[in-house]
Amino acid sequence: VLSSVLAKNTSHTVTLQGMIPTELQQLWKEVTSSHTAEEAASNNHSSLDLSTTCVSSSAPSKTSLIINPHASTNGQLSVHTPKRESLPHEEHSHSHPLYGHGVCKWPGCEAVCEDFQSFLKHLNSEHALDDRSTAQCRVQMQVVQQLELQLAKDKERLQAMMTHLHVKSTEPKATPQPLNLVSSVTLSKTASEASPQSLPHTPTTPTAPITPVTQGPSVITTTSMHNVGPIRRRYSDKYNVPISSDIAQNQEFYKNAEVRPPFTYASLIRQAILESPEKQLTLNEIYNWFTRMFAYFRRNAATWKNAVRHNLSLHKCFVRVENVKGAVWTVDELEFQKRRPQKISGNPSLIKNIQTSHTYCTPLNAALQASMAENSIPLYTTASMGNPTLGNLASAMREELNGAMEHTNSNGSDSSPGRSPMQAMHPVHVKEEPLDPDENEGPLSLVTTANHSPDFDHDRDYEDEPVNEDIE
DNA sequence: TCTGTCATAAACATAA
DNA sequence: ATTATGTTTATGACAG
Repeated sequence: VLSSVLAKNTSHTVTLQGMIPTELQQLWKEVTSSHTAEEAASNNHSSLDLSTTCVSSSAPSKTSLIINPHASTNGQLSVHTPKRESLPHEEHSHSHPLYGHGVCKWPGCEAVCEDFQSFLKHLNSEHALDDRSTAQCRVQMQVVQQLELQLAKDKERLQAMMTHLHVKSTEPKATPQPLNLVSSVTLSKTASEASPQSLPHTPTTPTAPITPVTQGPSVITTTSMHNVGPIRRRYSDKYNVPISSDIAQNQEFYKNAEVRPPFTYASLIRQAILESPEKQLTLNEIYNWFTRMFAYFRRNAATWKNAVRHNLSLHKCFVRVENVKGAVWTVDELEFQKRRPQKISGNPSLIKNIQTSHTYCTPLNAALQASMAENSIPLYTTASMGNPTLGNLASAMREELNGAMEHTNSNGSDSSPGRSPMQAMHPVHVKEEPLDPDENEGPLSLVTTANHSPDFDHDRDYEDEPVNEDIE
């Protein structure tokens, strides 16, 4: 089917349903070994677009793949056939979307490949069509879909703003009807119409958007909706991996999404100090770094500032140095490293949970859902993340997924240094914390269509001071 | 169960 | 008197 679609280069949308992974694998092999598909892909620049939106928890046999050869023009996820990429005579033989700077760019992989050939070898061996790759692919699809949804929403918002301000749009594409937006927004609908079985609300089908990924004991429950506070699980220092990479990688995400960074105060303070040119900061500069880098720390100022001071005093690794202008804080790296290392071991709940592919996405979904719930966003209909956040969310999600996979493959004993902390998955611990939906109305709000639930009207003790005072 | 880590809250001191 | 900064203690949650 895939071959014929590609060969004809039609705009057919073909839905493959009821396929179990082995069947998929077989099909994949057939396609990738097909000259027809290969040539079609090469000549017509079409590609396989596997569009699905949900990782089914218990029913991999319900996997649906929507194949749209034209989808690549819509900016949607394109999955190139390995065979095609492996053709040495192709003009693009040495450029591959998944290969660059000598590194495999498969989400969360980053394996070093000396040359293109070794990359191909690596690609075929490490990222063959199996449950893991399939799950990763699904996650990527979800990410792309959410991005598209968010883009559509933001463009709409921009248009509304411009309309409101009576500003003529200088960018024609700012109108909310670009092709890619329409197509992306209606993607699920299209898929649904094309295949009633893939209706998002169908429990056993994987077409639902990003949030309802889990089945059964879903992260989103009536009670958990009230537990959407910060994810307190920390990992950066536990796995002895630098948080700088994560922060850098997800900088825009943290800047805009009021999601608690999964790092300890100590780690964050250290990062702030180390990022400074002279490796020293005043307390106030540390404050500023927190508010600048993390939307989360633009509220509850009294609380977290107290925590920062507390940490500075408590930990020996933070050294106060008297300065001409006052006092600055520095980091004693030795002391910092001295802290009792905590390494991950086989997490029973994790190991138990990752037996089905849907759980590969669960922890990050928790974060995502937390953010969504925090904004009272209907989980199914919209993405709640801020404009630039989902790209970083995507990488976080990928890494989370890969972390889970890593545990699957290594029996949870692997915590190799250098990996992005997100790759080391761990259970998410969500703590109940007063939430105020009104906070979301701030200048950095991520909400476009929030429906504030009275359930979220809790304390407002964090409004004890202007939250944006330090924002640059 | 014990222990260490962490977040949070709060009391208190000191200097500007 | 107020505020910012810094120290210390207490408590509870959590994980190993």
